[in-house]
Amino acid sequence: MSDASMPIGQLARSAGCKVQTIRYYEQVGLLPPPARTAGAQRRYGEAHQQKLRFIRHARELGFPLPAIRELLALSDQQESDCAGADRIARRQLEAVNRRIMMLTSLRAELERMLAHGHGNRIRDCRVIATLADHGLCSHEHHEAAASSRGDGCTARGDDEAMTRR
Amino acid sequence: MSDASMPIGQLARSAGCKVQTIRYYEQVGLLPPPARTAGAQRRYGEAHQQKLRFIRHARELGFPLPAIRELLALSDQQESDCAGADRIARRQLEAVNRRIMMLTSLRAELERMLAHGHGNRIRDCRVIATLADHGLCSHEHHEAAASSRGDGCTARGDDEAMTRR
DNA sequence: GTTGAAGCTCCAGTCACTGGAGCTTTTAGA
DNA sequence: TCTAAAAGCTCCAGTGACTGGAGCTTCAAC
Repeated sequence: MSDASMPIGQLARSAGCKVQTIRYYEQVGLLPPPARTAGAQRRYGEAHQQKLRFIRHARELGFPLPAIRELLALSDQQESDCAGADRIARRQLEAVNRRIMMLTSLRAELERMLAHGHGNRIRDCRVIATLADHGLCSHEHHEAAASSRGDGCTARGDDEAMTRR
Repeated sequence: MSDASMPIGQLARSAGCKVQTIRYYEQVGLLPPPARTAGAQRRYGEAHQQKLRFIRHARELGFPLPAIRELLALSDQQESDCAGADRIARRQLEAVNRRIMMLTSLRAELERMLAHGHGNRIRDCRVIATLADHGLCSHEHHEAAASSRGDGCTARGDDEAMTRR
């Protein structure tokens, strides 16, 4: 399974990500370039596997790549101070909290929009009316959903909600 | 203020967005091309202002542009059925709910990471250890933060959390 | 030796904007 | 009427974190 020379596909499966993602991490300097076979194929060992798992876990927690870069650098300096890592995690926690608050108020308004009985013609549709007139929604949710930052922001399709008509 | 020929900057201020954003909406067909002066500058009227406000409000609620396109088309057909708009809003509500659940479990793990007392050397740091070993976090939050889809995904900087080191 | 899976590089696309270069038009004041 | 600053214009490139494809080569099992 994990002797010292795993091909990229196997590493990808073991980390639960795509082959291209690994090559991308190498390209942007998150993963060090691995050894290559005579035919120039990548071969990975334990160290790479651990590093990749670290990265993927951090991504699942919403850390952006620059933060992960910092965390990786810190984890390589076993003797240095822990405060940096704490600070990064704390910032991320704040970002997550902000995001939850925004989404919660968005949910409230979406629910209000949907809760109102409606005629079955567009002209009486509460959803359309609410969107057209900000005054109809109870209050501010300005600058809400559109500002992510500090959470992952990919356009993958684990669920197909929206986008396709 | 809003006679029949507002320049783009004024429209942008009135909608709380950037000039470029308006031109972008026109480019992708969300806003119809406005009248132009002899010198080819855009001039907007009431109808544009309303449509732009509709778009911005929907964006704040996290609707992606393709969904907004649909909603705009619906709102132009005053006599047609309301079910479409309801369905779109309901999908968006589901997406928001999924997102909240994910973020809530992420928050829990970040809090656990931070709550543990830690030595002040990296080698004893709980944050780093947790990231390195998925087994240390109580359980699954797979496919969590990284999958947005259905909420806005911009990289604007209303807050500077993360990204800068 | 053959074949099919998996690998390679390079490039373009995603989403919803944002920023800049290098120009022209408008508008207010002198 | 002239001037200067502000605002407009078009076109293009960049953001984050991947993802997908074309067109090729290498590997591993039979």
